Amino acid sequence: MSANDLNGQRILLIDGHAMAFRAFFALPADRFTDGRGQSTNAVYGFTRMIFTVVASERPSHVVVAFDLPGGTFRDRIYDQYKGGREVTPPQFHGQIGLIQQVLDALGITWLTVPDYEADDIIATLATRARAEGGEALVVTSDRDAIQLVGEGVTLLQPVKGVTEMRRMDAAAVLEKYQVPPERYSDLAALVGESADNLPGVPGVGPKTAAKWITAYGDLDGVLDHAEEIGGKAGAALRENIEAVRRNRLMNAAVLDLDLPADASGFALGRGDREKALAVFDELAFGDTTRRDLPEILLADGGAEAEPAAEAEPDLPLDTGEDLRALLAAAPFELALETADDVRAGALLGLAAAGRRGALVLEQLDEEASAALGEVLTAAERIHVADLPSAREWMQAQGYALGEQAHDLSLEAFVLRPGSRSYDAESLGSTLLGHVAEPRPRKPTAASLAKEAPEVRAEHVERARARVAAAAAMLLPVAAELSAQLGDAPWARRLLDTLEVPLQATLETLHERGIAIDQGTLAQLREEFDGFVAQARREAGALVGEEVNLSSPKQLQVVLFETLALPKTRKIASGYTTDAESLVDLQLSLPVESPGHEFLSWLLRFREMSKLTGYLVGLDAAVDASSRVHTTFQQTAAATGRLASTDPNLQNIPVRTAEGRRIREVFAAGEGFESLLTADYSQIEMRIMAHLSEDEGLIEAFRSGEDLHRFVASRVFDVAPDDVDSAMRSKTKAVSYGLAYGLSAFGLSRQLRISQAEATALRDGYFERFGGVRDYLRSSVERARETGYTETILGRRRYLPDLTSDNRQRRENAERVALNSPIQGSAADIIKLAMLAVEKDMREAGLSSRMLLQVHDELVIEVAPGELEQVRGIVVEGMDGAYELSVPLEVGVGVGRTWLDAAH
DNA sequence: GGGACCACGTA
DNA sequence: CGTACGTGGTCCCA
Repeated sequence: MSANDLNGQRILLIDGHAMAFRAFFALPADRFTDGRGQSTNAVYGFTRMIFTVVASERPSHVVVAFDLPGGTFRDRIYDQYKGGREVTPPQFHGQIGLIQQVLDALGITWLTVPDYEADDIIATLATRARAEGGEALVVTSDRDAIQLVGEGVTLLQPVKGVTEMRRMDAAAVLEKYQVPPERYSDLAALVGESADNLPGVPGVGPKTAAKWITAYGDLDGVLDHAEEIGGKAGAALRENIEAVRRNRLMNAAVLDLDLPADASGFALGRGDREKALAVFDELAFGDTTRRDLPEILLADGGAEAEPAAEAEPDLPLDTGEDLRALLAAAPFELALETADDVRAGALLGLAAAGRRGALVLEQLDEEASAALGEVLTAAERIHVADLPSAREWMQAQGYALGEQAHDLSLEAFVLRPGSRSYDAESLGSTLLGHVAEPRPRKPTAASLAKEAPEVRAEHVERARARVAAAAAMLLPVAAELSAQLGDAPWARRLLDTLEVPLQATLETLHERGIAIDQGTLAQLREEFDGFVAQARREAGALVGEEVNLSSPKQLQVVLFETLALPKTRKIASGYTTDAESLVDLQLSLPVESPGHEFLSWLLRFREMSKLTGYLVGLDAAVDASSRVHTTFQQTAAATGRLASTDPNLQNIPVRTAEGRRIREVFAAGEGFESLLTADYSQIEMRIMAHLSEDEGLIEAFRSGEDLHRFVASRVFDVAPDDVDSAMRSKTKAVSYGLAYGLSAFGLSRQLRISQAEATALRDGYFERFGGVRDYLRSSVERARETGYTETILGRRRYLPDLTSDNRQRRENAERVALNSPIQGSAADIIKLAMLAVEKDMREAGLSSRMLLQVHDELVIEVAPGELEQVRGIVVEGMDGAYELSVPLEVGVGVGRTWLDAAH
């Protein structure tokens, strides 16, 4: 774009403040934050608006105009100008600066002019565009811009949110206001503009004003003939002539600001992709934003992002020949990244010794495939982001990952748990500050089918480049992690003694799976389906109208409008329909009233469809040998706990009798005679006793008395035998509540007692168990000083929010700090137990095997004749896992199914 | 198809 | 205004 005027060009002129405000109110401020407490809703909405308008209007130039703080010449003319506006919401603060950062990264010019408003900048540039034979598109919600509309100037007014615009050309203005655009300011002067605190003539609206202007030509004509205008409106006009003249003076845009004369400074296509993606990252914008970044804005004009400036570009690693060349370079460290591409299928990204590339595994010939096998064997070390899934993936492709394979996510997790993900992209971003290309959208089957071969090939090439780049990035990631571990012996130890060996065990658990009794599953499913259908039918009959009981939104209409029941607790989308509230609501209604009945069936529907969901999920997950193979995620929970996915077997119902029946479906498999479950009794409270060294609590565990009864007898100062069930359950709630950072408010809500009573209960507890109070206090204080909490094995959790100025964030971090050492130490202990049990069973040469872990419970599949030996190993492994100052007690149950194995 | 929200199961 | 998770449904957007 060499031209420095706007002849034949199309310039987009955006009112920065007006649109930022619009975005702010269109999107919820508390749902868009950068993770550090800064709201980004206006920034996000503004960015989306830019993307949408740029993509749909294809301008050649863009300018965003901002107001400056501190007023303009208009305030000197009229000191009430824009008075009476609400104060800027605190969450809006800082967002203009962030928008300007986004604009800088996108290469979009933004302007301010001291003493003038954004409107004036826009008016000047629109006028210039028109004069130079160009076209201006003005984007603003400010009506003052209507006066600019005409030949070559079109207004885009947001109608809904910030991305939906209405085009206002001269005809549209005339149609809407009954005056041409150049007379609009005359009309506005008569009508007034409340947003600017410019009152007009009372009783005169747009209709009357338009009629007068049409009759007398323009505002001067109207004022000249003010005496002739009859009626109340005429009198009002005569009384307000000064205000009208003032309004007209105020709303006239300035058309001749001194702005840069060279329009090439406003041209599009100067954006920096890397910088923009980095800014989006900072703002915690998602993939959608990264993906939708319009190429037209960027300096590289849609070309692939340049590879990082390296002295020597990597050699290729894409063919059998390349693989052979790599072998010659031995010894070498290899990095590996896998992907399933919609077009190419299994893609393997590899990087080593100054080479990088990607293989389409289905296209490898025998020769290349053999070379790959050799490379995998020859590598000294193989760095992978997620070893268990990579190993399984490679296995499915016919390749083995051996002992040299090395998991990077585990290291990153131990060093800093709590990240959302530890995939290659995230590791690169957190450890190297690398900004990844956004992933392309998944194409639909239809678009895939009609894709031209060359287009398809191009997509495959991009996918290969992505996976190769990811693999290449893992090498410096591995180096960085290794360096960090060198400075963190506590993390090294935790990895070597616990997490790395455990990873192998977890892979084994995944392979084993657990047997499903499909007959029982089918039977139960049929039974539960019947209950669901019945509940749906009965509930439907009571309200008459079609209602989806699974839709909280539709339920709100039925409950609070159709049935006009009392409102429940407020939530973002209206009023909650959660079970707790519905039960409360039901208690307030007469038995057998329609509302009461409906709620009964609704709750029944919820309960049974939840249970059915488990059965459906299990059914979908069973393999050909009737087993389900959950995956234990080792880096999912910041406390160090495991998580179970696909399917989640750590949340199988147990609380209600009907729910428990789902456990009948899990059974000892063929060749085994029973399931054995072993769980720690009150492990978290034991850890609390250990960590707090509270003498009373330690005594409670050593006495052998029921814990909650013992504690209650102290708290209520009665003999253990005189502890009633209410005392016991209240004490129990306090005990567990303390480990979660429960407040007196929360306690009172949970126990449905007054806040005063809750406070008294907690105080009484602390009086008898002062060590617990001291421990809880000091552990938070210590975490605030060091920045992290620690478990018994030295596992850290960093909590920067402990020193936040934001009360909500700080108090939340304090609760996390209270809980993490307790929950995390329990996780450490059962992990140690898992290693011991797995090792001891193997060494004893048993066929019995560990299958599941449910936080404080292990599930073992017992082979015929091995029960007593297994029981011994499991109990010994669990209670000997770690020595606390109180004993670890283990309960054991045995049965054909998981239900029968309860104890 | 992706993401947000709601609801709810477990320790 | 009690910690830690994962899943499935609906709804809205693209």
